Amino acid sequence: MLGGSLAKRPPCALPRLVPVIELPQQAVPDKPTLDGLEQRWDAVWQAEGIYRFDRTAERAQVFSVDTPPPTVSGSLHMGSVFGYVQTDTLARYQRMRGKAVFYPMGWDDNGLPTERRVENHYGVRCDPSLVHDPDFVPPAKPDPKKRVSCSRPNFVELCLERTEQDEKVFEDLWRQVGLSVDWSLTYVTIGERARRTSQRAFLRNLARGEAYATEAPTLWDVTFQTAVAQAELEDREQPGAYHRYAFRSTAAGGLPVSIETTRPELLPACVALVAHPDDERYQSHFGSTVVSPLFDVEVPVLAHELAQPDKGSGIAMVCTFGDTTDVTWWRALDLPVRNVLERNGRLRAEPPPAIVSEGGRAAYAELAGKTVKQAQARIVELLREAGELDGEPRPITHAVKFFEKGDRPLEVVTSRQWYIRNGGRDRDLREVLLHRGKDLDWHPGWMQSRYDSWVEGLNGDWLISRQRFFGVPLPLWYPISADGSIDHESPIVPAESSLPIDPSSDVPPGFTAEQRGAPGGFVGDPDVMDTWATSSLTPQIACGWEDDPDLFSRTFPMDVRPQGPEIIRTWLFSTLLRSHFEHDRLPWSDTSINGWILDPDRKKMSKSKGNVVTPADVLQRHGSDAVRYWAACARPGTDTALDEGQMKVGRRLAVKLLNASKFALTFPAAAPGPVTEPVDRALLARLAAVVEEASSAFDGYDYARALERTEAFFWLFCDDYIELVKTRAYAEGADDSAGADSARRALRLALSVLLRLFAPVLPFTTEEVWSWWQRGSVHAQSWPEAASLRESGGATGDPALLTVAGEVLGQIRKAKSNAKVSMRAPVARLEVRAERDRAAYVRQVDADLRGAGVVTDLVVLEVEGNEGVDVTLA
RNA sequence: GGACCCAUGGCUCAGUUGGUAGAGCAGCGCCCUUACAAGGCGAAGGUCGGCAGUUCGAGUCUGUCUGGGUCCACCA
Repeated sequence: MLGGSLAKRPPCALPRLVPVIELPQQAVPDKPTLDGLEQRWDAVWQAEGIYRFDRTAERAQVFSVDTPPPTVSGSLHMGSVFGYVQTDTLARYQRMRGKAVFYPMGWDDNGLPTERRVENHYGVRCDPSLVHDPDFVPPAKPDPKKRVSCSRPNFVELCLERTEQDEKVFEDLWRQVGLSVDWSLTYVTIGERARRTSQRAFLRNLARGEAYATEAPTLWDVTFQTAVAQAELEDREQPGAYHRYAFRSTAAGGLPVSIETTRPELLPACVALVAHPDDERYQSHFGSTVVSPLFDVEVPVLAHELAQPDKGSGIAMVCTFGDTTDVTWWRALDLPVRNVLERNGRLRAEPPPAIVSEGGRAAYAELAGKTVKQAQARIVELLREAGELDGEPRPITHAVKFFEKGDRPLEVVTSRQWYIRNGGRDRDLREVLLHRGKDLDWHPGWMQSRYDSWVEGLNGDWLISRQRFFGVPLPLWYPISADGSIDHESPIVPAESSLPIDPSSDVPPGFTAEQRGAPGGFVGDPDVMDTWATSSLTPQIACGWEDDPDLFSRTFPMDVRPQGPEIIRTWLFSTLLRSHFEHDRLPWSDTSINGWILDPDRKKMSKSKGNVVTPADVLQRHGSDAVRYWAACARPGTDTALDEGQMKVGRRLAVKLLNASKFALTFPAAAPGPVTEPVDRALLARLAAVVEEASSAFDGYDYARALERTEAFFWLFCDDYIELVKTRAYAEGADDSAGADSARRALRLALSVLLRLFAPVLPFTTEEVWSWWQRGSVHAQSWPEAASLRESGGATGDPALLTVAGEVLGQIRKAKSNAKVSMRAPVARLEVRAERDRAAYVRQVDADLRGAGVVTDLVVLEVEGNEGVDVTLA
């Protein structure tokens, strides 16, 4: 079995050597600015390869990210930026922890969205019956009403051309946002490697019996004319109506049976009536037959516990096929097939053979060729004219299944399709997959319930074949018998070494091209695979499964799958399934699920409302770090409002970081030595605690908490600490150079730590400041350690000292504010009253407080029962 | 029908083993202070959706109800 690297992981991993990279160093600017940082530092990072994956790192030293490949159709939206930034903060943290971060980007350019986009953009339509035209050029002016037909190879060429342009735009945006992706690892889901991986995995599924083909009723989109999978469904509330009419009993003296249906047009496809076995109203009918109105077809009345007595008249008309319940009954009760629907959504020309009466055939002729909607209108008229309609149709609203990308209700048609087993028909497999889900570490944990309910609700295997053009072809051919019939039971498979193949142009081993379509020859499978059949293999594609065993052993199974909650049922589940089959293990140890972006009025963002804010606009207005700040403030998995106010806060933070850093660096660096002043040591002690909190938050994938703690400390650092020590740090009085040195050492040490703590969220600002006074990239530095910080601080300070000093400072400000004087207004005498412990603290900070408050004399009075500090200015 | 998340000052949100609520934004007042005026400082503002429990004590645990959001199932 492949991928045993984790089990063989050495018990104690050696620290990874991080190369020292020289970056351009610059002086502290007079007027620091955020403008232009994105372009400047992105260029440097790319040139220096700051985020390049170290291929020599052992698995234990690697942190590998199964980045979601964004669908390359149109533009990225704020929701993408939101989730990707959150993941990037985690990647940056791990990199600073010394991990070799494997962080590729993929583009999902495979599938329907691209097809649709290309059709619209170029004004073309794919016609698979055409041969490749090497000179084909799309119309200069696309006409949406008159699309030009082109061959499948030509169409695919256009798809590739279009997506290449889109991918460039996407990469530029991601780089502007500062994703620390290794762009040399980029893959595309329609690329050769992805197709090879996808086809190889499918062939192995086939060989092991995990993939199979069968002719069965499937959900069918009549617009796209393709089968769709359970995972691609969504319910939509639609207006409908109950139509009531009766079937005549064939028993002597038997009573008619009234049914109510929303699909009267399927009456000619009726194969049975079904009621609940306990329903007393129909006891006498069970086992008997009835005859349909208009069509005179005799159908049985049967019992099944799925029938609901309280719905309609309590007895259902089973047709082939009105919905998935019909399919269930049809299977369970072994009913015949009477198809009336074509794949294009119209009723077929010929009536089902069961309709034999002259009247029945005449009635059907009225419906033939009509769309479902037209047929329904006509049959209601026919029923009414025949006096069969019992009352008028009763309007209702009910949920109807749609393909999530479609705009007409799904129909059920019988067709031959490929499936991959997923536990939908196999209780044991389902249990195994549920256990796999439990072994995965979910962030946040409650997201696992979505996975569980999906797996528990599976009602069929995974339908992977699609009757489309732009996708990974099923790598199969079928033999053609001497009589010209296709033998679907004995597919011809290619050798793995020949992958990827396109069966519509490649020839199977042992055949010649001339034999295509001929008796005794072969025919290629015309279908492509569902886009998820390829996307479910992103770990294998990105990590180089079979193609690059060395890389694979260093990166797989991956560490984390970040993704949105809406694709747990598709992407997460199917990836887990494929890995289970192929590697008998989880594809990653952890998954982090991000939340939704909501409008300011708390509705999910949607394009149709016209309130979409584009990432480019927002980044332009606020700057990348500000937008990242907004994304990183949102708790993992929590839905968040799109709040530009929060971005302004982020921008203010970044500007403050520039200014505070600039100020701290105006003091010359002191010679190496201890931090001696109590308030300086108190600051470092506090900072050490912040480092511990931020580290454990990041370890638990909680970037938001790490940021919150760091930010809170930073404002205290600016508002209280810097204010307190700046007078001393200036060292205007030469008599206290030791105090100045202590402050200068603490300032630089704290700044160094703060920049590293902020680096995952504010990569541009921190890099800018780092370049003013340090060598290399801040993003290649090691994450701060609380222990070494405490050692550097010379001793463990007392954090309470800083709290008390801050309180006094606050009281001084309050008094000055109340007196409506400037904060720089001099104070001749300051009286501080506090109980003994606090008074002792105040005395230790006496000089700093006088400096910060511009106070000449500070008098400390010990008083009893004072919970805080009181000050009086004179 | 089953499940999950959310409900804290006007707005956006913190509140990690239960001990009588915090921040930012907006509004208000002050300060053009030698890091920062697209800034700084300060004051004010909520009893934590309702009800009932557990507890000496609950925003923080239990039950229930209400109102949002979401997932799954059903959909004759």
